Amino acid sequence: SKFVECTLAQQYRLVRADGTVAGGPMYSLSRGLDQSHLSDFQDVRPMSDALSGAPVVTRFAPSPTGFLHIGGARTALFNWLYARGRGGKFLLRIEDTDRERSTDAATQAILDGMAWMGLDYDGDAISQFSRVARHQEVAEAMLANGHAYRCYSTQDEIAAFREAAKAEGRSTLFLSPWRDADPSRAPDAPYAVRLKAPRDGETVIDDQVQGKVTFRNELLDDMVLLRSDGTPTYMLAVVVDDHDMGVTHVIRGDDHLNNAARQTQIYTAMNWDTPVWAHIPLIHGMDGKKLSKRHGALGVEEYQTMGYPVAGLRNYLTRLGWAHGDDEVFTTAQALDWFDFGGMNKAPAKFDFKKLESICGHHIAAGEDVDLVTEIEGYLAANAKEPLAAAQKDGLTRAMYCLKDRAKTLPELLDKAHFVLTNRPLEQDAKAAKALDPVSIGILSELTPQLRDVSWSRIELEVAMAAFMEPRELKFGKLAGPLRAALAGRTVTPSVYDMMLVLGRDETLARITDATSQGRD
RNA sequence: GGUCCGUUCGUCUAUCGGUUAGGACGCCAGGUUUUCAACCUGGAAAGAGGGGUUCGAUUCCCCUACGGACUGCCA
Repeated sequence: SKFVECTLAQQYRLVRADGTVAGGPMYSLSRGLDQSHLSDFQDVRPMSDALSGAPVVTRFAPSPTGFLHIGGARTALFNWLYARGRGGKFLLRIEDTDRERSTDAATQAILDGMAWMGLDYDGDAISQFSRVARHQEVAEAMLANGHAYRCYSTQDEIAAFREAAKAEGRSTLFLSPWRDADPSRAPDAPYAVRLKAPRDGETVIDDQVQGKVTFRNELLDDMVLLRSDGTPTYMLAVVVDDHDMGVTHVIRGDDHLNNAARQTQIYTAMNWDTPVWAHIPLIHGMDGKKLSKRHGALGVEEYQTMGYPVAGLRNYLTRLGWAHGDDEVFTTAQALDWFDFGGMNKAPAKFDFKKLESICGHHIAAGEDVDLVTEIEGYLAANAKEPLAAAQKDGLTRAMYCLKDRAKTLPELLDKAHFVLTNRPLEQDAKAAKALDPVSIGILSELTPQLRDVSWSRIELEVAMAAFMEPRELKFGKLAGPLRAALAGRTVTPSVYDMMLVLGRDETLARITDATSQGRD
């Protein structure tokens, strides 16, 4: 696509012609910005112009070390909701700087998870690793402007320092002897670049969720920016990337609240504007402990495998730690409209499958028949089950009206749809076989001819049934059991009238005939 | 240990100084019914503890208790 280069003060970034922030090619900026570079582009506009239509930019920045777990999905969801609800941009950055633990499979799992959740992002996913040159460049800039220094202390020296500090009961925060050392005395040895953090005063985080949080600077150490092997640390990388990507709102788990203070020091050192912070509470398990696998900290794809409809999961996750008055069940459009930090809670929330199911039940009931069928196909695929045949898909769609307000999950829906998914001759389960006793078979045999000429509508069927039962002094319950068995091969089914209507006259009569003749054999 | 954050029914939450503290999930009891559900009605169920401030605190402040995060040349 076509890109426009924009500059503003000391900031520069790539913005598409339509005003959206570009993703992929960001790393090219690490080469610096000069006139020859600029000439490659068609026009140059101030960034404020380019972004005027889209003031909000959020991002989701997972590290690809595993699947996209439910907590991460919720963080992504909140970022998405906040940006999309305001016509802003939602970006994705893969924090793959830890080469040991990052895998392509994990990246793919994150992408798949977000796709399933319906969380679309602008531009391309950015690889943090691809931007190391830019991170190093910023570290150099900080060295040059006096906000960072080269630290030659070895790991052993640092460990010894900490031990001594601990023994003496002092703070174990490392105080590097190189902070104020004369650079000419520097040895020819590997060094780490550390931030020359302010020793006094305080750093204040004005958080949208947590409020004003104050940290005394003496408690924040001179964090490492560049490791002795020249690679950037997470602290440096996030700040540089968020800044370069034009992120205006950092929405993330509150386990990062402390980090916000340290990151603020980097923003300050570079004379960059800090983003708006919003540190949201984490999800806990039912026992109040941090979420683990047994609590539902599964990959989002597990939820698809379990058969929760996405709309329900999205609704549930949005409602976890956030509220809009007493609204419990809402659409994504409403969430987009309502979502704000004001409704955010500060305490961690516990994951409750029962409530998830209940919310999902409402979404299934409100879903469009064809959409539900599509979602069921996804569920089947996720479970590596046989896909629906064309006729099954058709039958399922026709049956949906009488199934959807009775199911809470997709497998439940599928189970209730059993009657329309199986083919003749039906397999009878034990209870159904028992229901087809000789007396019942006799009744069904008599019923068959009566149904042959009925106009196939619910009302006409009810009339015909009543006419059949009355002279025989039969109660409907007596007739319904055998009919269920004949029509579905089961005793637990949707309403018999609904089944007859969905199946149609021919199939209904054929199934009843199957059952009666089977009984005679 | 230090710093920071948190604490309303079992769970998710409403309340933004004055309410019989509301709703939802779950649970219990009825009802409806054509099986299972769904649905309808009703019920039990909460401000961690202690001090202040105030005419009045769930709400504002402090202390304690309990939980959590951070305290790395991990992210």
